[in-house]
Amino acid sequence: MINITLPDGSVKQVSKGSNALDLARQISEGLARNVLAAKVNGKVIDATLPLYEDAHLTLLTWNDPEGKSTMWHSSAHLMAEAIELLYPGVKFGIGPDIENGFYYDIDFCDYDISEKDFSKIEKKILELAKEKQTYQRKEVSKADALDYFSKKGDEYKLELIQDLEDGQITFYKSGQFTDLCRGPHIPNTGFIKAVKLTKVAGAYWRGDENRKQLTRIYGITFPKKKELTAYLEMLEEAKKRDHRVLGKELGLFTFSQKVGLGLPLWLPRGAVLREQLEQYLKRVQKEAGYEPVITPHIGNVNLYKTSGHYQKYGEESFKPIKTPVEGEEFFLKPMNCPHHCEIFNSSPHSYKELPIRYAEFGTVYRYEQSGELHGLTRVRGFTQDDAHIFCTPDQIKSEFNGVIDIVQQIFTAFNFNDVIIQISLRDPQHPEKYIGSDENWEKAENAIKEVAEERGLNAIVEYGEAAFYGPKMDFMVRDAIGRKWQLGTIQVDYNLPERFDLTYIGADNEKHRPVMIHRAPFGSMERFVAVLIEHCGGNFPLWLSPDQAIILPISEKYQNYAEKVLLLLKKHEIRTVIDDRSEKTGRKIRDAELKKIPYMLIVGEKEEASGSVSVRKHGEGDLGTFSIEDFAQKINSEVNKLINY
RNA sequence: GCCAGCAUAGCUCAGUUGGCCAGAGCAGCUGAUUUGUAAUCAGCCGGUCGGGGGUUCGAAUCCCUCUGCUGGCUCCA
Repeated sequence: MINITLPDGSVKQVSKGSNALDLARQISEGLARNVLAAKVNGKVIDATLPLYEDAHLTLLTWNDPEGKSTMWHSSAHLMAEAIELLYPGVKFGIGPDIENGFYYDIDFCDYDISEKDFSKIEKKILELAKEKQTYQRKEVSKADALDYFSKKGDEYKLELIQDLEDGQITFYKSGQFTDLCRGPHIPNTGFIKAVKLTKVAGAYWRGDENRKQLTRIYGITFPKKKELTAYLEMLEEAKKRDHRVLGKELGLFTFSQKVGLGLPLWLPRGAVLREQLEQYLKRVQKEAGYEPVITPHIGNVNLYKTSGHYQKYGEESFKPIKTPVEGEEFFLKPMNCPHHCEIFNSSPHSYKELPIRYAEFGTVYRYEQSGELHGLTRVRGFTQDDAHIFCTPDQIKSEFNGVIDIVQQIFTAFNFNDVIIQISLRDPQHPEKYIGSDENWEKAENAIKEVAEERGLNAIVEYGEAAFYGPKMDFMVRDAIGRKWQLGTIQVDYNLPERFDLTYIGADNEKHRPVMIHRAPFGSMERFVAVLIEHCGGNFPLWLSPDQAIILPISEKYQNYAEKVLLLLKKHEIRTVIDDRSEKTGRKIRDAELKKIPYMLIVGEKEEASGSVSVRKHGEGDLGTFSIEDFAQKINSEVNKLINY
């Protein structure tokens, strides 16, 4: 007998050679029916793999992330089996599970594949799933593995096997499909009750654009049909919230072929929204000791030679523009830091002045490949809520703290309650990849780690993800329907101060090198607005809404009164409009609801007589009658509460 | 840039296998209506069917090409 310790600390005894499934049956048949895999001593394995020693064991079901991954990975195999049956002779690359489902990269040789073929493949998958095929694990020697796939004529698998160590190679066979695979897998295909192939895309073999492009088919599976339905509903919801759709509907921004790819045009209502964001951040930054600076949209090529960006990115940038007479070259600025360095350099600095914080809503231009452009989240011209902090190495920690304060304040203000923080540090194996002294790196990395710890931030630490010039902290948020977005970033930089020969005079009367911190809490205005639109589904918080209130006169007779109300509300800086069309009230309300205007003010005979407005809140309904003054107070206090001064 | 799909009025979409002056709803304009918490009625305007080339007696429809959009891949200061 062996002792198996479960997560709750209880110990079960099972006979040697039993597997996780046997153990589950000991607990309950119902549990056993749901076990997808098992985690043994921290490693996920097949639930059917025999156990020979005492171990800590967790049974994994659909409710565990690892259970889902296992199921999806097994689904990739099942899809491959279905495809092989339907299209004999195709060759397989890799087929992993991903965050939402799985994919398989397949060389379809002479077959043409498009989304039209999905339903056929889905049908086949479900058919095979019903057979409850088991996934049989088999250890094979490298020679046998090579032999199998050379007979099959699958050069991709052969290439993968070449890189593997003999003795560590396993095959999994389900139904008629055998695949090179390290596992683990679900007990049998019967768990897969619903499948949806989601997209087809080209993907280079091993991500290398010089190699053959395979066809990647994405899919997702579920243990219950109902879950697939819910997933499809979520996708529908995401579609409705798509910032490109809402941006058009709400008149926020547009694109023009004539202006150019990836160059957003902000419409008046979008500009109001963006201006609110900028004003808000400017106020927060002013309080935090930032000084605004303004720099031009272009910079001499020498600026980027000094910064090093020319060498690194010159080829992938918009080509430089030239002065007509001298032939001097200028780049559209791809970032603001070099300009800010020169501002710092424009006068000598004492240690007493540090930290110096230059902030600018700087518009930058980057050449993105045409296929990469996407709404406002991926553009060629965008405005960063940029700032650069010049400080001493000892000040890094407190500056980091200050920036995190701002970031958190912002996330709270916008109701992003689920924030994921990633700290990116050096790869300890390859110190040569980074510039700057070990001592400085350690100081900065420790500062970041300490700050995270002291603040109790739930941060993921990733080694080897740092930029070559310094460690960084990135902020991701989860939106209202669970999608992850990368927003703000804080980066420590030892490189640019060196390249621009930035100095300050220390207390010892000697020159010292300052450290630079790049930071952008929103990331870019474009991206942030896009994420915000999708997060709130276009129902902006009152303080950001382009129109905060709309006055709906019952008929033309109350037009004068409506204008009087408008004037009063404008005096209170409430963004208000009037719907003076000759329409019925129901129609005006409907249109205002569709435009997602937070407050509708209905005015007719009663209201005019008593100097009041009848208030209807977007999405909620009638709130009753308020005097104009009371309504203005209500709005303003609501706005103040939302921005949380 | 690469793979796949798509492109019909400002927007959302019809337009069977190529065949009369290319349709609808919404929006817009004009008029009537003067309206009380999610769509008042009528009329009008609006399109070289993304651009170019080809096949055909005849092309929105078939072929080629370019442009743009969508979903991926690759890259991202």
